[in-house]
Amino acid sequence: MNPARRIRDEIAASIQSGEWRPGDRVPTEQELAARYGCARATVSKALGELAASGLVERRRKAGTFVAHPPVHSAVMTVPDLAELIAARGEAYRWDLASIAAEDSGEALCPGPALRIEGVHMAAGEAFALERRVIALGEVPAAAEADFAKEAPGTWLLGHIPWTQARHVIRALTPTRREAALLGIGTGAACLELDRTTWRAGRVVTHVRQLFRGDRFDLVAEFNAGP
Amino acid sequence: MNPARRIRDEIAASIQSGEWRPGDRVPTEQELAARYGCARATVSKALGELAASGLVERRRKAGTFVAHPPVHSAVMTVPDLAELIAARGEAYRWDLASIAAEDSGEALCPGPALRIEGVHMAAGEAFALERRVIALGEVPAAAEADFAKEAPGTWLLGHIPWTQARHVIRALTPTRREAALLGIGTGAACLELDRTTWRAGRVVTHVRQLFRGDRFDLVAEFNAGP
DNA sequence: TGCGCCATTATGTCTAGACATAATATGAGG
DNA sequence: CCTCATATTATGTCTAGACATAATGGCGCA
Repeated sequence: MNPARRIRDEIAASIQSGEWRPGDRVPTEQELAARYGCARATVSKALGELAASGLVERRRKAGTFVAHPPVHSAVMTVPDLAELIAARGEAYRWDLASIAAEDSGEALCPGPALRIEGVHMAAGEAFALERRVIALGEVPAAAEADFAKEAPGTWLLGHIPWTQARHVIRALTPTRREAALLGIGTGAACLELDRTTWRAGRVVTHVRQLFRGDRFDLVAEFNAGP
Repeated sequence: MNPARRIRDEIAASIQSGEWRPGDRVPTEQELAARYGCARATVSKALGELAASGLVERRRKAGTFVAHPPVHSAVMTVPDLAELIAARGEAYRWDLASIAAEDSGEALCPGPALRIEGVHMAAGEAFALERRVIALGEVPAAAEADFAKEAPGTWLLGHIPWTQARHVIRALTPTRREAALLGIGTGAACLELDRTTWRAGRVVTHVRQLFRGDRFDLVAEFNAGP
C-alpha cells in the first residue's frame, strides 16, 4: 500500500471511528513522517488530501486538527429526466407544448431569450411539467435546435459544458391547469425544482420543473472523507 | 502568485470559459512545466487538485483530459433547524411530544432504540414535525440526555462526530393528525425529509421531518472547480 | 498589569531527480 | 489481417532538502 494512502486512510479511520474527536490535535508532519518512515512531503500530501475533503483543518504554526463536522451537507444528484425514466424501465417522451422567442428573459437575463414549455412523459403518463428560459446571448445555437424532438435539458447537457447552478426545492399544490396537465387532483402535493444555471457569471438558463409528488423523490448523500 | 495555484486557476478558467471542451486533451505535465518554468511535481500537484475537484480526468500514459460535466450534482445544505429559524430572526422552540424506549428500532437498527416525537416551533407556530429513532447501542449517552430541553438533532450534532447520511426528499399531503399539529389544512403540501445517519456502517439515527410547504424550501448549489 | 514586538515553529510550497505503474502504440509472428 | 508480446510514454509516487509564511507564545518594555 502507498505510504500516502495508508497515512490518509488510517487517520480518516481514526476520525470516523470517533477515536479522534473534533478539535483534537493531529500529530505534526514530522512526527508522522518519523512514525511511518517516510518523507515529510509524503505526510503533507496525505494531510492535504484530508484537509481538502474537509476531515481535518490545518493552521500554520498551530498544527493540524480534526475538523468539526459540517452542520449537514449532502451531495444531491439531479438526474436528467430522460435518463431517470429510462433507468426505471419506463418509456420516456418529451412533449413540447409551446416555444417562443422573447426580447428579455423575464428579467433573468438581459438579452433575447427562448421560452419553452412542455411535459416529460413516463410510460405514457405525465411525469413532470417544465417551463424553461434559455438566454440566446449565451447559447446562440439554441435558436437552431429542434426542441420538439429533444427535451431542452437533454440538448443543453450536450452543448453547454461546465456551469454553476443553484437549485431551490419546495413542496406545493398545483394550480388547476397544472393538475390537469399532470393528470392529478388539485389537492395532490407536487415537488417543485427551480434551477438557475450560470456560466462565467451570466445566466444560461432557468428552469422550473413540477413533479408529481407520488412519482418522484430526490436523494442526497453525504460521505465524509476521501 | 503561487505557480501551482496559477496553473490550476488558469486551466480551470480555460475549461469553465468553454475554451477547452470536455474530452479535450490537456498539455502533458512536461509541457506545462516547461511553459510555466517550474518542476513537474508542481504541475502534477495542480493537475491533481483539478482532478480531485472533478474538472479533469487523468489516465496513465493516455494523458490528462477535460472531464465531462456531471449530469447534475449539487451540494445541499440541511441546516440545523434551531439555527435556521434563529437566522430568520424568529424565536425557536422545540416541543417534545413523546419519548419512549423500544427494544428494536423499527428494523432500522438491531438493538434497543429511543423513539422521539416532537414539533419544531418558529415564532410560536409549528414549523416542522419530527419523528426520530436513535440507536442506543451506538449512542448510549442519548439515554441520559434531556430531550425535553434540547431538540435531539441539536444534541446529536454535539455528540456524534463524522457520520454518513442519506436524505430522501419528497412532497406529500399531510394526514389529518399531521395537518392539525402543523396548523394547516389537509390539502396543503408538505416537504418530507427522511434522513438516515450511519457511523462505521451502523445506523445511528433515523429522522423524518415534515415541513410546511409554504414555510420552507431547500437550496442546493453546484460550483465546479476548486 | 498591559501592550507590542520577535523568535519559534508547524505548515505551505517548491525543486530535481528517481523509480513504479499502467495503458497505448508498435512491431513480429502466425 | 489478426493477435500477442514488447517498447514507449504519461502519470503516480516518493525523497531529501530548501526556503517562505504566518500565527502563537513569550519576552521585554512602558
